[in-house]
Amino acid sequence: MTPVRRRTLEILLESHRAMGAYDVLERLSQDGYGNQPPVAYRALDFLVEQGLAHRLQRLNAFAACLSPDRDHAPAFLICRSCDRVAETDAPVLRAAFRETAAERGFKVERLTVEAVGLCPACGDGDDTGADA
Amino acid sequence: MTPVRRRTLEILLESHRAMGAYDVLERLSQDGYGNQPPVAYRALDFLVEQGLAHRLQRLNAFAACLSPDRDHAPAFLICRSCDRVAETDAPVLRAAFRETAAERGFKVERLTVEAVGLCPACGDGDDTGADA
DNA sequence: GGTTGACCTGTTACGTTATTACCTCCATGC
DNA sequence: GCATGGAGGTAATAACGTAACAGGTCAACC
Ligand SMILES: [Zn+2]
Ligand SMILES: [Zn+2]
Ligand SMILES: [Zn+2]
Ligand SMILES: [Zn+2]
Repeated sequence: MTPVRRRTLEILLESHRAMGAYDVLERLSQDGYGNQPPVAYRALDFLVEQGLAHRLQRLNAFAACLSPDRDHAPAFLICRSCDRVAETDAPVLRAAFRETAAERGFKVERLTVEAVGLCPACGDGDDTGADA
Repeated sequence: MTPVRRRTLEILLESHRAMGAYDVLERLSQDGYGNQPPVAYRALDFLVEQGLAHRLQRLNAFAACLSPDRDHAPAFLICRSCDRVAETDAPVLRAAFRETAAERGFKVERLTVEAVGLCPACGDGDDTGADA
């Protein structure tokens, strides 16, 4: 864990939401680090490899892992209204899927499970979202 | 269903694999249709909305649906070696996930399930893949 | 001490993917 | 005729991502 990487993780943690690589990069450069894309992508890729952050395919974005300590099988709930992302663990689901795939001869190495919908705050009778 | 949209679907069907929007666009323009990105993206978005095609988030690509007739809950098996994509139905998985999400107050509207790994052809003792 | 090699960071330049904005055409309904 | 709205064409640009190279640090090894 180096300064850039640590700072990158802090940025993700502070934001409490998914951030694009370029958003992270802007913060990093404000803090005196490099201002070119590879700086952010390298740090983010490292964090993802280490299980300290996750990549959200549907958003082209990254978010800090909420339980980096334990080995887990994350699934994501992405609110289309307020853009907030909830990380949840779905080990049973993943095991089941892995098995289904195995029946077809497919070896699953990485599994992406991402749901888009409405979070509790945004789904309770209003569609506008709580952007805060 | 209009000419561009129909042709777009044909292109996806003919290729038997996932295609990037720009690949589709190139074929469309060869056939005398527009050669600017929105032409392809609009047609592809339409097909996805209608359930005639799917979008593969991990590949930034699109593929024709293999069973567009029935309402289904697709999951994808993406081979990292030969890039082939298999579409499979996972209704149980999705129902279970929907329920898990509901417990947390989240309303799932769209669910992405994509696995990356090795297909039967590429996993049987070799890692090189059958690119054909 | 000097050299080597691994690893990290910075930068240039570029490639790929996706969207915004604006315009034309044409079918529909009045 | 004339609005209306969907569809497609085009230009321009935004957003996302990577390859390739240059320098710097540090520990290992001779
Ligand atoms: Zn996590
Ligand atoms: Zn919300
Ligand atoms: Zn399908
Ligand atoms: Zn394969």
